[in-house]
This record gives sequence, C-alpha cells and structure tokens, in this order.
Amino acid sequence: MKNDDISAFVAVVRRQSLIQAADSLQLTQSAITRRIQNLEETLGVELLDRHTKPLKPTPMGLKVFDQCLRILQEIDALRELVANDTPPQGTFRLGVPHSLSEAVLLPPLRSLNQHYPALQTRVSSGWGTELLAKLVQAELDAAMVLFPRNRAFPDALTAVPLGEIQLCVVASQDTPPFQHLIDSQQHGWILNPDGCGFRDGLMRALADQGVNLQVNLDTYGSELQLGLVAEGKGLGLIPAPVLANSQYCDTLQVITLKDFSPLAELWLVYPKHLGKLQKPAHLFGTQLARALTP
Amino acid sequence: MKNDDISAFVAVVRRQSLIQAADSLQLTQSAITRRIQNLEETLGVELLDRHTKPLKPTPMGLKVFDQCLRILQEIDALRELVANDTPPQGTFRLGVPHSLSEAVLLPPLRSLNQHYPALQTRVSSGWGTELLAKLVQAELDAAMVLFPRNRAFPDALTAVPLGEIQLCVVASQDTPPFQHLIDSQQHGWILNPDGCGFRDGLMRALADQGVNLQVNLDTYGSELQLGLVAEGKGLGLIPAPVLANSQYCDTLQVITLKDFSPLAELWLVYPKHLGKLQKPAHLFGTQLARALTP
DNA sequence: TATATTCATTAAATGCATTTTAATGATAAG
DNA sequence: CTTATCATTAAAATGCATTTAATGAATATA
Repeated sequence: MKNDDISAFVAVVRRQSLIQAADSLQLTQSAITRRIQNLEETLGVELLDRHTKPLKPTPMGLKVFDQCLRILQEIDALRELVANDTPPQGTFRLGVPHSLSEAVLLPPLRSLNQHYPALQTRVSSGWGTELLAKLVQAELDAAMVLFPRNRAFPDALTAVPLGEIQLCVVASQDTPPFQHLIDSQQHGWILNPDGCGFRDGLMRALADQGVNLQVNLDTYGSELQLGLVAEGKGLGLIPAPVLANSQYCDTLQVITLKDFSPLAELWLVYPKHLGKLQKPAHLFGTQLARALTP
Repeated sequence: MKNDDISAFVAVVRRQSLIQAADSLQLTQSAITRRIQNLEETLGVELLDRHTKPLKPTPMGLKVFDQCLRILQEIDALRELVANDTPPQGTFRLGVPHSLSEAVLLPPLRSLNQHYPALQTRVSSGWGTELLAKLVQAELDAAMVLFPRNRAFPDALTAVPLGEIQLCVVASQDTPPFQHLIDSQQHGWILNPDGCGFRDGLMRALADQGVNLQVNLDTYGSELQLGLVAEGKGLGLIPAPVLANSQYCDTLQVITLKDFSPLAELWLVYPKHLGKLQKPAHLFGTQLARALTP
C-alpha cells in the first residue's frame, strides 16, 4: 500500500478528474491512472465509477476516501511532531506577494525573526501563482499568498490560513458612487495580472451576473495601480492594509458594494513532500504559521 | 514519506536490532539500514541511538515510533474497511497445525463454512513455523497456529488471537508424580519438533532454571507422541483438547506442575502485504477471525 | 453521419530508487 | 589477540513507477 497511490486517489476524488489531479500533483494522467489502478488492485475493490461524467467515487470508494484522509492526516501529524521539536535553522526562503506592502508583511516577519533568531530568512516577492509554482519546484521553502476564499491549492502543497484581509474597491474622487457590482463595468478595472488571484475572484463574481470582466489596464504593482485609479482610468481592487499605507490613500474613494463582499484570505503555503536536499526549512509547517501570526 | 520505511523503523524499535528486523521483514540488514536512513533523512532527525548495545530509539525516535504505529494502524483500518464490505470468495488456502486434532479444528472450520458458503477452503497442515514460512511466501492465505503466549511474529504477518488453549504435561500411568518442572528432566521429554512452538517455550522455562531441555525422542505427530509417552519413554506436552480426543486419553497420567503454567495461544495469522496475484482470499483479516471464532 | 475534442486506458521505453552482494568497520566476548 | 556479532558503506543488479506515444470511448459540433 503506497502513500503516493493514496494521495493520488484523494486528489482525484477532490478534483473529480484524473487530468486535474495529475496537474495538481505535477504528473501525467497516465501516472494517475496507474496509481488508482494500483490502489484498486491492492484493495481488490473498484474505487471510481468510470461511467459518470464528472468522475466520481463508488460508494465503497467514498468510504475508502475518508479513511485515506485519515491516513494522510496521521502522516502529516508525524511531520508536525518532528517539526515542533526541532528548532528551525539554516536559510529559509520565503515568498511574499507583490500585492501586499511592507506595512502588512513586516509584523509577521518581525514575529518570525523573534521566534527563531537563528533562522536566516530570505524574502522574495512575486504574484500569487508564481509563488505557488516556485514552491512546487522547490525554489521556495514557503510562501505567503493572498487568495480568494475557498481557493484550491495544488495537492503537493499544504496551505494554512493566516487570517482574512479586506479588499476594497477604489475609484478616483470624482467618480460618481454606485452600489452594485454590475455598474462597475461602466468604468472598467485596473488590475494586477492574474497571478495575484483577486482578478480570478472578481471575474467569477462578474461572470455569475453574466458579464465579462472589462479591464482597462494591466498593472504590475500596487502603487502604480492606485496611481492610475487616482487619475480616473478605472476602478481598482486592493487589500485594505495596502491602501491604508499608500500615498494615494487620501486621494481615492472607497466604494462599498452591496453584492460583492471582497474578502481575501492570507495563506501560508509550503510543500508537502520534503525533498531530501533542503534540510530544515520546510519542516516546520504549523510551527511557522504560529510564528507568522502576530 | 514511505510506508515501507515506517514499518522498517517500527520493526527495528520492536526487535531492538536491525538484523532481526530484517529477518522479520524478509530483507537484508542493508535494506533496513537504508530505510532507517531514509526516514531519518526525510524527517531530519536522528531516530536511533547507535551507541547503546541493544539498539534503542532516541527520545525523539520514541515519539516518532508512537506516531508511526498510528499511521500503520490507520492503514490497517483501510484494509479492514474494504474487507468488511467484500464478501470473500474464491479459493482460500488455510493452514492448520499438525499438533491440533480434528476435534479442535472442526468447529472453527464449520463456522467458517457457515459464514461464507461461497468460499472454497483448502486446508493443509504443518508445524507452526512451517506455516508461518508458507505465509510469508504467499503459499497460504492464512494459518491457524498454536504458540506460546507473547510470541513475536514476523512483521510481514498480522496475528489475531483466537483464544487460549491449555497444555498438559502427560506421563505414563506408572510414572511417579512430581510437582516441579525441574524434576521433569529425570524422565526426559518426547516432543514434536521445534516448529510447533511448544518446545521453545518449554526450553526457555527450563533454561530459566539453569537446565537444558533433555529430549528422549522427537516425534512427528500427536498420536505417535502420546503412544510413546504411554509406553513410558518420557514426558509429553500436549494441548488439552488433543489429549481429550486421543485414543491414549485414558492410558495417560496428567501431571500438574506448580512452576510451569502451560498455556498456549491459538492465533490466526495472515500476511499484511497483499500480493497482487491472489485476489480475494487474504483480504478478510478480522472478518475471518470472527468467522473462525466459534 | 462525419469530424473534432476531451478524457481515460494501455504498451513500450526510460529512468530512478531500492535491494542485494560484498567488503569494511566497530564492539563485545572468549 | 582472535573470533563473532552487528551495523554501515559502495557498487552492481533488480525492480518499479513515470513518461511518451498510441489507442479507445464518449460528447459535442458541423
């Protein structure tokens, strides 16, 4: 009984698709097929119902799924157990989102440094999905990312919620106020690229109302974005703490919408499968989370 | 994190020796060494204290050991889960001990047949350790074995206790009674070969008193053994139910000793790692145990 | 009905990881 | 001091999982 097979099965049930599961585990469909077959073979039961279109587990498969979850949980507990007794040391490569300013990031980083003075922390910043990609490629040990709530992460990663952050819709001072999301399209949006995750959420919310997201300008930094918004080029969507610390804070108008609750979640994300090379850094999952929560 | 590594570690901690662990998992010492190293590497902690002579886990290792147990337990639970919902079918190769007569074996076998009429059962008999060897070589699907209590089984096997069985020390009618184990050596023993497991226990008990087991004759079957005992060639050690059903039952004297409590345990033993070939039979661990318990 | 398109399975080839074999080291017992 | 026992290490061999590539099945589109 291989754990890899188990996590493959879990990923498939979650995503209801071999392809997406493969994607999330960074493998081929073939590999997933084999893994599922392995598990089915060793258990002697059919786990997936091949006839339904969204691939679903058989009744037995569902029970197995639950138990698999329990197994993976105990394995995680083992990691935690070790991590909690091992004071982290060495160099720790942490990724932080472009979209969050120093004002937001400094407190947790300071807290991290207080907890583990021996730890060398190297911080680099990037857009959300960039950071996730670097995690799966083991170029980072952990990353903080800001994503819409209920966001699904790659199965190769563990995500711990660090807290919620309010997003604000901002407009220039002279923009006439409006109350519904649908009206936003009259002005258009100025947004950072897809990688940051907000855009996805906004797009989906608009799609629910049958409208496509209209983007006036793609920006690559919060100050730039806010500057353009201040000039009346369109609306912006920005984390409240970033707005508060921006030079444009007073120049902008915050719009409160009735049908769009712009809440994002700040996550700490780190790889599940500890490569053999990076020694200590990845080990302290929730330990790190605790240290980062001020 | 590989389950094989985990069970290797568990085996090592249990046996306090790499060699014995290797033995019980049917592997080389080398392999065990590597597996332990793997686990230590992925966890980033030293698990075994190499300096103590009976190889012992470090304090951290002990905690890890407990958690490993939990993991393996959940994995077993998965097997159980599936097994309990899968009515067994096909041909089931069950091994039973030479040392137990039909009188003892018939009730559980009948019970098994009642529970699972669809199951073809092929029963073959052998000495205890023979049966265990056949299990690890997948020549049997399960075996009932009679062994001294607290007997350690190979880690590749799961053992479920089915109940206790009284052993009797028997002698010919004209043997003068005695009360202590040590006195038995005056008469010598007539025993079945080592494989049956009783001999081990007896030998150990005598060794504790500083005496070596003196065996007058090696026998290869209970009736033969009892026949020879009846002729006064020495003492016998035999399960009570077998004695009760023997033709020599009335010809023999049962000796009650004060310092040797001859209790054996009847086990159901089956392989943990289900080979891919044998389809259904090995699957129903405790399910089988329930059926076999009358 | 034909033709893509999407998604899963299968088969052969590659590549990686684990195991064994064999040699070395280390420690305790005779 | 020698032998025996047990663990580690290195190199070769084995085995297993993944990928690549081709096939199959089912749905949608023209």
